[in-house]
Parts: sequence; C-alpha cells; structure tokens
Amino acid sequence: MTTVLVVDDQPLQRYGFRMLLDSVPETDVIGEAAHGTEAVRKAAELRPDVVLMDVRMPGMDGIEATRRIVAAGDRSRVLVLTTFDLDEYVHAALRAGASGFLLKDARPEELLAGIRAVANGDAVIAPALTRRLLHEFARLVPPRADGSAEDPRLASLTDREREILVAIGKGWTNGEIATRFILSESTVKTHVGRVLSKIGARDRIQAVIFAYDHDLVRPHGG
Amino acid sequence: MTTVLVVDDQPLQRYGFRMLLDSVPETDVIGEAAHGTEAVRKAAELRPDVVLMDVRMPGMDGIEATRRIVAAGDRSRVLVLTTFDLDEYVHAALRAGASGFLLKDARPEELLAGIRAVANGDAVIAPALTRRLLHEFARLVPPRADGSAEDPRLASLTDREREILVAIGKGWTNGEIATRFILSESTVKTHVGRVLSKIGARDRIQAVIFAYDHDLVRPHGG
DNA sequence: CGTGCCGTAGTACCCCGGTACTACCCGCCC
DNA sequence: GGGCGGGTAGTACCGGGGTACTACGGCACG
Repeated sequence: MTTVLVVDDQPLQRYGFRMLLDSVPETDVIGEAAHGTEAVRKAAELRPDVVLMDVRMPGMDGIEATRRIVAAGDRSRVLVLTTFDLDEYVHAALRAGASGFLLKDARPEELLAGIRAVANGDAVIAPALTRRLLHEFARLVPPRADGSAEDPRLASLTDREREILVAIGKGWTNGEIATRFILSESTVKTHVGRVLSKIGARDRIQAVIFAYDHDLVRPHGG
Repeated sequence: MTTVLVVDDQPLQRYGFRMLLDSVPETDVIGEAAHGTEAVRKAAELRPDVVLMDVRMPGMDGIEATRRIVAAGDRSRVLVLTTFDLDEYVHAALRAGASGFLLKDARPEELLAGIRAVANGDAVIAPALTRRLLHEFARLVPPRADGSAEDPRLASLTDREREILVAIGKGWTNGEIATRFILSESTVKTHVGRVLSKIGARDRIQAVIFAYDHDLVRPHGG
C-alpha cells in the first residue's frame, strides 16, 4: 500500500486525483494540501510515501516545497506535476530533489505507474520531456565519459606533468606548486614550460582553460 | 505501422524479440543484424523507424553502431538495450545519439511502450536508470538554472566589467582585449584591475577560474 | 654498455600583468 | 550648479611568468 499526499491549489484537481488513486487498491490518499506551506507541514506530519506536487501554486510554489520536503529527509518522495513542460521547472524541480516529473495530461495508468515507480525508489520522467532532457544531458556529460578518444595532447603528458597541469588549473602560482610538491621553483618552471609546449598553450592561462575544458579540475573545487 | 530492425549477437534473443514484436499489429520486424557492422549496413538499406540495439556485441559494439546510424541521418531512432545498467554504457549511448535506453529484463509491455514512444519521437529511459540519471543531471545542471541567488560578487560588476571578465575567461591578453573592444591597453588594465578587486581574485588566472565556476564561459568555446 | 626519457635544478633575460595614482568626459540626479 | 558613477586613458614601477639553455642522477631497454 502506497500512501500519497496530494498537493494542488485547485480543489477540483485534488478531487480528481483522489478519485483516481482511491479507485485502485495499491494507493491510498492520506492527505491533501492547497499550497506549499501546507504541503511541507502535512508531509512532516503524515509521512506519505509519495507527494504528488503541483508546480504552480500561490504562495510557496511546488519547487520550494519540494526542496524543503526532500531536505527534511522523511523518506517522502516527490512526484512533480505540471501543465506546461517548461524547462526551468524541470531543472529546478530536479535540483530540488524531485523523484519524477510528469505532465498533468498524462493518462491515468501513466500516473499510477509513475507513483508506483517513485514509491519503489525509481524515478520517472514524462516521455515528452525525456527527449529534451537526454539532449541536454548528452551536451552536459563530460567528454571523457563516452567512448571518444582522449585528447592526444593530454596523452603526451607524463604523470608528473599531468599533476603540474592540474595544479596550474587550480590557479596555483609556480611558487605555490613548488611548496606543495616540495620542489624548487626552477623545477616547477621546467615542468610548466614542458606542459605548455605539449598542450600548445602560450601561457598558463590557456593551460587553465585547457584543464577546465578537459575536466581535469572540478568546478567550485577551490 | 512501426518498422523495426533487431540487432543482437544471440540468435535466440533476436527470435524472442521478433516473436514479441510480430505478435502485435503495430510493429513489424523488417530485419535482423548480429553485430554492429551489419546493423549499420542494414539500417542504411532498410531505413527502419526504430533500431533495437544490443550494447554488447563482438566486433563493432552497439554504441559505435548507434553513433554511425544516427550520424547517417536516415531518421532511424535507436533504442538501446542492455543487460547491465552500467553507467558508462548509458552515457556513451546517449552521447552517441540514442533515443532511449532500456534493460533487457523489461516487461514485454514496457518494451512495446518504449518502441512506441521512440517511434513517436519521444525518448525513454528505464525507470531504474532514470533515478541515477536525474541525480547526475541535477549535479551537472548549471547552478544559475535553479532558484539559487546569483553570486553577489558577480552582481557587483558593471556591464562593461562583466564583458571584460568574460574576455579574461576566454584567455585573451590585455592587448587582445584592447584590440577586440577597440580600447587602449591602459583602459583594459583599469577594467581588469577593478574586476579582480571586485571578485576578490589576486590575478587574472583566478578570474578565469571564477568565470568557469560561474558559467560565464562555455567549455570548448575557444 | 650506451642511449634516451624523466625528474630534478640552476642561470640569465625579457615582457606581460598588476598596482598606484591621476585625469577627463559624459549622463544622471539632487 | 555640483556631485557621482561609469567608461576611458595615461605614467611609473616591479614582480612573477615564460623562454632558452645547460646539467645531472636514476632507470629502462636494446
């Protein structure tokens, strides 16, 4: 039995969901909420397995409510519903920690299957959205994660030189690199010079860019 | 009627797929292939709506075959099937241009629904994979796409200074910036100095890192 | 054994980058 | 009018970065 909290600002919409979910034995609507604040409170109180969350609501919207419910860590999983397939909503919802994203025009069996999947720990995305999501994903995935060949310039570096390049990418000066690697600054300069030459960079700045483009340094990683 | 090309190195597996797909009126298996090379050739020859592609095959694998079929641009959509939910396969398949990714242990109706969706231009992902994909996606999505506040240091920059910062992020020297912006190098230096001061960077290298971390420059964007 | 690659280290030289400070023009607003 | 922020521009100074070249110990490989 899967317990569900229905969140939508329109009473009629909530009624529809309740009718549908109560018509099958496997789901049980244990509560309703008309806006984000109420949703967060009821989620904490009722501990539903799944929260069926509308995005557009007056007051606190579904995204923020999702963020808080997920942050609360009560094991409730959030399935976000929206009328429009606006990209910002999808992105924001996923970053907020939603387990799924479906369109309101989904067929009843799709919705039920979605709830089942989410309750089961899986995730669901409306097919119409999946396509664009995959497109973006393919664009975002770091180059080295696929089957493409490694940049020959990178491959030409020795292990030491690669370490140096990473250090350059972190923004360290030659002096800092020397200190942290316990080397003389002369040695660092030699290494840096060879790195620049091998990757075809005219200065360390181009090397920093190269390092970022080739995912040698993590963003926001100091 | 959806035409399908079945690609798998195991004859029995192909037989199973053919039985299933031919048992419903909406799909029609118009060909089979036992490895990547044959798949590419038959896809070009038969122009199927959907290619049901196994990943692991002797010789050319399903990923490379997918890449080539998609690159051929014959409107054939590729639905990748695998026994294992290995991340590398998923990434590689999506980058190769696959329209979907399902596990072989999917129930028959799931497979049929997947083929239907793919033929329809949508995309599908096995629920078990969707979860991890969303996790990664949330991690990859540029920070500014959600509801988080913009870095106050960025907000303190004037429009001109932001342009300068982007230019720094591209690796341009002061001289190059001066030339492209039609400014004197002195002016550029003045701007750069103010930018460094405002974002708290000790030198332009830290500024480059800042620009990348705040997504002001696109990777691989010269 | 010699040859080459790698990592280490040094000297010498020059230039770009960054700082400090000043200066002028323009548009806006009190 | 006067003040102010933003954009432009200049001079002077200096330190770090990059280049060129040399050098040597260790280690592998033919």
